[in-house]
Amino acid sequence: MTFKRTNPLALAVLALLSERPMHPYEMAQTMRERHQEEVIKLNYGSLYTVVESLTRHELIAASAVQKAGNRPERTVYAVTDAGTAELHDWLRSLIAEPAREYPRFEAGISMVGLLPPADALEVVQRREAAVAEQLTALAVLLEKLAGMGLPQLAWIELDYRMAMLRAERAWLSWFATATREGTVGGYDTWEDRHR
Amino acid sequence: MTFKRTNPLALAVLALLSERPMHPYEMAQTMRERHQEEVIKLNYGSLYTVVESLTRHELIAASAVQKAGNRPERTVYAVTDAGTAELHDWLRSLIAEPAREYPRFEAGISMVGLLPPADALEVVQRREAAVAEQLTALAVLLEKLAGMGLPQLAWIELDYRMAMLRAERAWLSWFATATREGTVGGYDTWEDRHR
DNA sequence: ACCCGTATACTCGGCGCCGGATATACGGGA
DNA sequence: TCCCGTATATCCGGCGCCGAGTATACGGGT
Repeated sequence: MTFKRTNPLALAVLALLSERPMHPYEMAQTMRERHQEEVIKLNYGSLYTVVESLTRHELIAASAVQKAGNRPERTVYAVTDAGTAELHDWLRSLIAEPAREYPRFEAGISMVGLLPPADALEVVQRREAAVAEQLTALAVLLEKLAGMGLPQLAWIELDYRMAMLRAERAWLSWFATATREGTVGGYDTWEDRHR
Repeated sequence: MTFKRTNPLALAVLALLSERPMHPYEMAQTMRERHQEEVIKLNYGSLYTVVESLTRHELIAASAVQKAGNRPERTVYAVTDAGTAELHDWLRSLIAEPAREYPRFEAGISMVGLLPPADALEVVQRREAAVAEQLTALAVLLEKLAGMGLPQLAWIELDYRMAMLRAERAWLSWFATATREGTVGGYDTWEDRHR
């Protein structure tokens, strides 16, 4: 069986190990420090599952079993050549090929007609506020990172997210207005349904 | 245990059953016909799991077991009052509260520095083309739906997706240019790393 | 009358993911 | 010296999800 590129955590593991050999717990620490866990979901249970899967597929390999003091043994892993190839190929396809991801909000907004217009307006406005908050938080963070002298390339994913959040805020703002003023197509039947 | 709002397919089931009682296979058919499966991932295996889970939590209930001809028995389900409440509450929170969803592309682009700039440019441009294609396909679909006399509210999620895709295309276009011209912050060290 | 492709309706085994549990070591305060 | 909170490092049981499999019925062609 060929390796299935499901859990992006495996991508992070390959990337970390291509810097230097590490044991799983250290990978988690490093991801935390670098705020990578904001981009890739980190979960200790999954981490060990993923490491085992990568080992089975010979994309990484246990390189040593250390025993410092009387601590639990730690298995240090290193990336293999096949692993490096997998990392680069996976990365290319992640970037080049958009994937259907079924965002929750799309599911929600597609059924917004089930809520009375007044309720819909309220929840949409709540989201708008939440998104605006995320945007200011992101702006502050970017300011800080740039101030620390980190190059843009080091936080390019935040730049992307910022662009997406701005677009979402704009759309939400439009939809809220259209709902408030009753100009969204189909408003009349929508209102009629909820009396 | 209280019901866990994990699989959005459960949301679709509640929504469908709040129209009229159905058996699982019919839910799937209906979702297909309405192109709901483009917004909510549909999988037969998951469908039956989800229906069973909803039943356990008494959000839906088996209302009849039909037997037409010698076909396999079909269990028809109906939504309960608790189910209707759950549907509306879930819907509100889906819309009002943005959720971290870890999009694959963010993971990919965050590691773009691992690829040589030339390769990065190539894959980003491939994505740009793919996104552009999706946009034209969506535009055609919207035209068609509007032509059929469907109100905007019936395809509001496509409107949203269109806005998001446009923003993504714009960002990709910017990033491609910045990479091509070497104006993205940190470009020099990026290039140096790959010789 | 027979065949077979498609539609109908559900079932099941496996696997990946999750989150809480486990076990030891270290360090600082009373 | 004792205690306990935190850090280190991994393990494991359960459950939800997936997709391929199963079994019957219908209907059109020859």
